Amino acid sequence: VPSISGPSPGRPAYRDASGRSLTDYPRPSVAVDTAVLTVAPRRHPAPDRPAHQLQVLLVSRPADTGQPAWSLPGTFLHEGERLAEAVARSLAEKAGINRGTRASQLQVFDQPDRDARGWVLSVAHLAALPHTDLQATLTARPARVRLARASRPGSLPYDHTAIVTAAVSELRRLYRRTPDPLRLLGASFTMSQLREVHEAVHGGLLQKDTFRRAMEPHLHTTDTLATGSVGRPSRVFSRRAG
Amino acid sequence: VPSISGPSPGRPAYRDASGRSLTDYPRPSVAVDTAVLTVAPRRHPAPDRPAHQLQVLLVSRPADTGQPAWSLPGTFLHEGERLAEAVARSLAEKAGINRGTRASQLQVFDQPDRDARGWVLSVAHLAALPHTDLQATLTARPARVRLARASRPGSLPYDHTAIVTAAVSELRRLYRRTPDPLRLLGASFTMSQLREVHEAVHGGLLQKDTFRRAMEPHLHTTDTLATGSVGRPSRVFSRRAG
DNA sequence: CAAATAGTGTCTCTTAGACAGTATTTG
DNA sequence: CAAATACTGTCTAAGAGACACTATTTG
Repeated sequence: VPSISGPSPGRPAYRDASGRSLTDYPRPSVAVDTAVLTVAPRRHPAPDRPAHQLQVLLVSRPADTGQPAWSLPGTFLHEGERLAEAVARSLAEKAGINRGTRASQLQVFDQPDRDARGWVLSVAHLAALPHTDLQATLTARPARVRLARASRPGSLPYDHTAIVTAAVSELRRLYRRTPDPLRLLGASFTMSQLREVHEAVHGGLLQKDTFRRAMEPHLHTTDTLATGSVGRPSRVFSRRAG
Repeated sequence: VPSISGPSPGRPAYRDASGRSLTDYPRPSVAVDTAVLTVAPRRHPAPDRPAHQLQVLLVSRPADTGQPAWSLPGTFLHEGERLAEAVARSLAEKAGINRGTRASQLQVFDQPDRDARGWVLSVAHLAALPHTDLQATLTARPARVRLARASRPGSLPYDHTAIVTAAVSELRRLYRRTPDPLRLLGASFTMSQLREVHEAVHGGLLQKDTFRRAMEPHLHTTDTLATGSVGRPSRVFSRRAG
């Protein structure tokens, strides 16, 4: 029984049906591009609109590319690197985000001519971060990092607009029945804070009582009451089994 | 304004933050692997189990790879090729399936050591085919193509078992509310035929009347009645807007 | 007619959605 | 106390699920 536990350079190269070995094929560059979504307060609040809004993180591009000036943070996959690692590296390099952010895969974009520089596949990712976690970055590098409305991110290069659209759809799917699964809020929160986040994700107002009854079974009720605001103090909830 | 409409060899190579150009990076091979699912009659029918069963198409592998003898059909992505084209090509080459089968992306498998031959990313896909469409292939190349239970496909190389599991989950999600979205049945069918397919996908029996009431609004009712069987003849339905 | 399959009437239980009430704080 | 916010009782409509009944064929 031949045992193969890793790359074995001395072994004859595997050949496929057309007689070509693995290394004979031209290979694409593989990139990761990440839509980092966050929830930020609206500039002009209205009573019939959610008080918060979904926003997406953009980074500035080199001036000579002939492309729009802002794009999603991305990078090329390095040898031996996992996609999730490349996402974390791109967020650290391009936007100074160093906390362990979990990104989930959305979809591979594979149009051969999507990048004028050559044959590049892009694996689109979704990540979510609390607005407070982005404040340091936004003030430290205002010319290199900014936020845009996720619903109208403006002109973006490649297929980045489609990536943002896919990210928002996936986020809405994830938030439909589960309380803040991507942890846009901290460990504990009031029902109003949770509803504000879900309203921003949903893009519309949600019924107060219906929302509470849908979410309460999935939350741990603490004995703590919130303080410092007008009105009856709200109860503080935390995540189940977390 | 510089205009860039395609690869421009004369243009200086784009350089990233670390000063490396696109071509300086080692690039992975990119493969596609497809779980082709079908619905086949059970060998040993029982009254408390669905009469049909989800099965997955396997192809035989070269003997010298030190891997299990059967795997999902896959291939390497060729230069300038779309992922969907590579899937169609792999199904034609490995299993003789030449009809236009739509495959949907599942996820990218990116463990650097997943393939002993080198650095290979695999984009997993899901396709579905009527059992009748596979009959010709199965009889023409019995030693190179076979079907296995999707719930227990046996020993498969790489992460192909995980791909089958992901494919079944996605199929169940797609079939939850929509009548036969991947067209495992022909253009028209009776409610019983539709329910049998959905029971096979679901992996359990479904309530007759509840199922009908869930599906009927999404179907076009024809005037035709099925014939040739015992009992009251069943009405024939067809897909909406198709 | 018996057996087999197709299709429907109707009941119950659950849930979404909404309104309007009560409870508890600030100033 | 007025205003503001948190929370709950309860009604209604829609839907899931299940049972049992009717309908129409073959042999």
